Amino acid sequence: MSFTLLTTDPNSKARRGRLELPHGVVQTPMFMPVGTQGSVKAVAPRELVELDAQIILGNTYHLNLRPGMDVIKAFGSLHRFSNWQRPILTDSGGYQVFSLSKLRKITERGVEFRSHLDGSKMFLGPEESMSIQATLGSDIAMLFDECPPYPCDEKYSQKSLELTLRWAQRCQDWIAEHEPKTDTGGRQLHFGIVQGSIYADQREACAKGLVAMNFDGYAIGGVSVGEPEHEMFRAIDNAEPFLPAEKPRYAMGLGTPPQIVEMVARGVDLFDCVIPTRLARHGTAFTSRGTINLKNERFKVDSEPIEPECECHACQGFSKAYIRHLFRAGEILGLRLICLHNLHFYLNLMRQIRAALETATFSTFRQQFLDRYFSSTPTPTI
RNA sequence: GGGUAGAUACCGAAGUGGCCAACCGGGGCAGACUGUAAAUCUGCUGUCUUACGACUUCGAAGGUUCGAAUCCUUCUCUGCCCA
Repeated sequence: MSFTLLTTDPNSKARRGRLELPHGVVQTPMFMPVGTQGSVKAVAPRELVELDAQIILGNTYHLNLRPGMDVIKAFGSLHRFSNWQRPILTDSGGYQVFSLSKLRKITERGVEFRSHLDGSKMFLGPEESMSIQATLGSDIAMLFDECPPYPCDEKYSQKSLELTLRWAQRCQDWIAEHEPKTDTGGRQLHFGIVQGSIYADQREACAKGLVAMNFDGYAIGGVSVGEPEHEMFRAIDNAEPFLPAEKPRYAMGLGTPPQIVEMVARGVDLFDCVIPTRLARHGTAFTSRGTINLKNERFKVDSEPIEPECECHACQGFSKAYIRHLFRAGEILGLRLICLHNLHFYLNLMRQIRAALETATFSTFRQQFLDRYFSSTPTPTI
């Protein structure tokens, strides 16, 4: 199991790599569809394979709540339970510290959650999170962190990052003792998460602290929590120089297509984001010229597919007008078609990025992609 | 023909003298969404106006009243019951 840097871009920090995991190889830069509850919402594993999704996410907090680890243990792994044979990355529950902030209490030992389902108590600390992720048998487990909100004052961010570092050490101790394996017998990889909000010195300190513990990869967290885009890029810029080149870097929860292109240029290898699937379920499709809301009246009799040159299933004969009709009628096929389209858009974007890196044309691609995406009507809102 | 219940905005449906341009659903229109409490949420939805505000509305026409969707009279239409 290893990460191989294949090529680097001469004009940016972009990297083309290859990540070998117990359940298969991930070509980087790569986008990872989010399957929080053991399912990429509305999309079947076979469809994900057809889209060439090489790795998907699962979530510690949500899967521990339901179905629960007794069920996963009965099946042996999340892979076997969900009928997904390719790699899985599990998030530690750290993001729920942010997103469910009204339902939890943080202490040195960990985080006490009140279940969003029935109000019952659930405790998640570094050891619990690592243990659950070991049970899930993910290829990559994320360390348990505190994801602070935006804005976050300097003092709180500093305290938070120190807690995240102490938790990282406890995660590592747990890993050293238990040596978690996946259902293939391969070693589970572990990624540390750099916090530090918008503070450059804190990002540096956190990155250095984690690198000293020598994890398999490093993520930049505490982004996509409501901060303006320039702060998001700054967070990457502030952390990236202190991450080892020979390990994969992962920008957590990001981003829009232009943001992904920009972050690849800043040296990031892995991405995940709910945007393509969530927006799809809400009627918004990605195109090379920005997003369009298929529920809009202007598509009432539009006989064209979402994107004529697109090769996804939804663009083979389904008109925008028909998909609009499906949404208005509450037919789930509409949302499924856009899910397939949006995931194809994202994964195809990553393919194009990788191809550009292989042919040393990334900077041209970057410029052309952004120009086109922001070029015309409709104005992209995201 | 007799009796009875009703007629409110695109639809359904509250309101039964001033707090009503009129609750609430649905529909319609638009927006938001970034390690998913999200097939969700928010706003608008008589006309004019960016707004303040002005104007015209509650089957029709008259009337009572300082004031009417709300009370009275007549008419029109609809449901139900009886002949």
